[in-house]
Amino acid sequence: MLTSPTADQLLVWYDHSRRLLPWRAPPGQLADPYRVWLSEVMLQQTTVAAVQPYFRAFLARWPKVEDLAAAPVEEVMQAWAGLGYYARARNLHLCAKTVAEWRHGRFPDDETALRQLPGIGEYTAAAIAAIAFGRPAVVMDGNVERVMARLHAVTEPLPKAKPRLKALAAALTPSERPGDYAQAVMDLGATICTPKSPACGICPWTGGCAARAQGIEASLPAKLEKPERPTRRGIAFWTTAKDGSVLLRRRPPKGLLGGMMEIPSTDWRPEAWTLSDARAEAPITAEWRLLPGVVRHSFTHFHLELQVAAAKTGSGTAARGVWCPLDSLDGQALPTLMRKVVRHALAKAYERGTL
DNA sequence: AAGTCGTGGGA
DNA sequence: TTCCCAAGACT
Repeated sequence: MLTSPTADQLLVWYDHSRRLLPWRAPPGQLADPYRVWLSEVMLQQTTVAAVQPYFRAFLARWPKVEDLAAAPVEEVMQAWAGLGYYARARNLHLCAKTVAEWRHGRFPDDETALRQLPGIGEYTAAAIAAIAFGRPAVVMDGNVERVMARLHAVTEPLPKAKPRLKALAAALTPSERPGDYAQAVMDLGATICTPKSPACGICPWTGGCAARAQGIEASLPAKLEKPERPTRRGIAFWTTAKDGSVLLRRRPPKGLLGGMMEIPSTDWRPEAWTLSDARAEAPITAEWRLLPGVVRHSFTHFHLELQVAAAKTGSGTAARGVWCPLDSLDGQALPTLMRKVVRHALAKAYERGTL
């Protein structure tokens, strides 16, 4: 016998199983909009575990939105390094400046106005409106999509099913405690109604779950299959000067790893490179030696295999890029891929005694 | 309106 | 090893 799920059932569960997270307010209170916004942007396509240390670091360094707005964008990019999706960092800073300059540091309290700010899309606008301002906004993220698809046994694949799922979510969203409800559904999806092997035995909505009744919960939500990821290849140029500095370069502001620093490299293409092919793309003329091994890294839509060519040059040699002392690499806005290249180069070059 | 955009952890 | 995917936004 299938019962009808209610928001109250979920809120009762949330009140005693609620996770303590640094951006959450005590029960019954509204959270600080700045913290909600900062956490929600960081949480876009990113796990709670990965976000926590970054959230704490940002909040300690920039306690208010005006502080973040006053920071140089380069410092924000550096602080974001490692978290991924770097357009978020640039938009975060832009949004902070907008709110500080045009709104006296106050975030808008409705979805429509929030949606106008850079880096705030449909989901984030609803989340801030509900969690920070107590508005009954319909919050639709991957968790809610999954929970609704199962609760109502929606077998139509995503993303086509999204409008239906949103209508179903809207019908359940309460006018009381909408912020707690939004976080409750997401917590349910993150801890019980998980993508694989959901824990239906302890789910507050198990009695009203149509997919559970049919035994198809694990197969929902259906998704269109993704194209396989191709592999691209390149050669990175590890250039050290006699004074112990390394040649870096800033990537273009848009696109992959936009605005971040990099070890200069060839184009990334499907075909393998030979060192003689690659020389024409080197940032400087030098005696390149190919280091053994390869750096592997996977992005959302392709795999990358980078070999590393190393060379030593005289200091002050003309080159495109910036020379960075080895001991200050940590302070650079180097994404994880480039830190892998650095680690590889240091290990291999040290083994060969060529550093 | 599909494609683009990172990373790390778990199965 | 390989794949999936996590509180999506932007173009």
